[in-house]
Amino acid sequence: MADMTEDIVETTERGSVMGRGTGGRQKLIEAALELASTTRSLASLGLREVTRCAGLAPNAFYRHFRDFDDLGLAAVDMMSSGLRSGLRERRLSLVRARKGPIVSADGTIVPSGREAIRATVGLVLDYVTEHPTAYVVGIRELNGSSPRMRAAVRKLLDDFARDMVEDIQQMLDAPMTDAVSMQEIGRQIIQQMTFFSMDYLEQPQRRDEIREQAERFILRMFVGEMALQAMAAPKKKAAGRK
Amino acid sequence: MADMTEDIVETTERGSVMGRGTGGRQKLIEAALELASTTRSLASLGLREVTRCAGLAPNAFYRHFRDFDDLGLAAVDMMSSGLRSGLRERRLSLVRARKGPIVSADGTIVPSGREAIRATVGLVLDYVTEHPTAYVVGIRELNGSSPRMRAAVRKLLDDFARDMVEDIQQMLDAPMTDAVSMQEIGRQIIQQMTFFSMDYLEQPQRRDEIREQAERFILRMFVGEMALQAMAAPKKKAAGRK
DNA sequence: TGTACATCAGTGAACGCGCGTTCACTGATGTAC
DNA sequence: TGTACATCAGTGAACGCGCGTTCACTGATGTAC
Repeated sequence: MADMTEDIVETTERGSVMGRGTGGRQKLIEAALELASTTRSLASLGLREVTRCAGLAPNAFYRHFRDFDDLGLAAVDMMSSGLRSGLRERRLSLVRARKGPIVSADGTIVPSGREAIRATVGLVLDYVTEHPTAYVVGIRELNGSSPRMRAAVRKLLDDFARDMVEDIQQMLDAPMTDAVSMQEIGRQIIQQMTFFSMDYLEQPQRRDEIREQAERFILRMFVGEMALQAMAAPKKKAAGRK
Repeated sequence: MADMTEDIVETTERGSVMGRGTGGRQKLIEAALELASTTRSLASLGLREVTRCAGLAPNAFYRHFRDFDDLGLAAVDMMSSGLRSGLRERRLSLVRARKGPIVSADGTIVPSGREAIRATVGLVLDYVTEHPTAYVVGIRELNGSSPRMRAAVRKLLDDFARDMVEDIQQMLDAPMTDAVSMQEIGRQIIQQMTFFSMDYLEQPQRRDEIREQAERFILRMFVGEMALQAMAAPKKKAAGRK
């Protein structure tokens, strides 16, 4: 499990910090993530437990962090840049590959739109499967004990949503709906994906089914939004008040 | 906060057990829920911490539970019957009050359908606001540390979904879609409601907005499903393979 | 109805242990002159 | 280029404390005869 986080860590290491010391800060974060992912929540970890796992003396902890909240926030920071850029990068190849609507003007699904959704869902689920440690801990802290931690993870999810919406807009010729609604839908999709991806990790034998469920969910959201738009637009004209 | 759980507890107390002792078991569960809701996750609580809060000697814990997992499962059990029957009861008055479709055959929303959704959302959010302790702890354990605990909370959410779907079916003249899809949609709505209700509890100033978002979400799901059904049905006829 | 016994929820005292935190110290790396 | 000093990441030893758990005990309630 430890190796799962390593690549994320590497891309996050700021060169300016490295070179001095042996990277005990990273070791502590890694240790905390590993312990939390396999056993319990970050809040229930012990200082000695983490330093022991990192191969350091207990008091070395204070060289890098004031307390456990501090370490938690640093961990989210680290995950943030790693996960976000990783996902984004993969999605870019998708965006470049296709362009066009997902749901056509008459409300039916464009086949290539269905394909785009399938590819996006696959991309997220694959990414989660490759980085389960960071992911599981993040989700766990989403409703966890520390308010600061919760806020940080929620912001991260919102950033994911923003990224995704931006990419989707680039794939479309014309906007599917107004920007505010699109953002709202994006956030709801990302939130629902937390359930899908936890299921996906925990129940490997049901993966195909979960994948399809996720695809249907997104489709339902998009088609539903289009239908609602279609319903609202003519009404406005008919009952247009001055 | 302690009083928030009391009514749930009372309805759950089995008369056969009461009368002997002073209900130390209930006191321990209440204490654990209260501590967990205001501070941390169940897993991070200490035995002495809980017994102290319950006004008992530390070793009294072992009279009722083998370990902390044991207490957690008992707590979920308790919440389960309380929350479920509470929600169900309120929803029944809704079901009796209205009957008819939510989305009509041509895909537009029936006004009274919109009203039913509004009422249902309000009902859930109000209930959550009245019982935040049990609710917050439950959500926290949803992705928490103990696998047994997670399974129990997930089952509880699934039960909620089943209840809701059953009630919705009763409100409709004709089924909106097949039973399997309906169950899937119900589960997704309940899952999304965990996000909405946590936001609702944490951000009192945004409550109206959150309420409307939840309503829109459900509407989008229903309308989307109807549109998908409409899309699939004629296609089958036109391209009927036989 | 009374008596003897079993069960049950609770207690106080005591145990050894691992915890978080502090202290003064070390040696390596970076920086100023 | 050399030298003096500052900074930084790490260490070992020690502290007092609260933890989970055990033990033998108590008194109230339920049960058999």
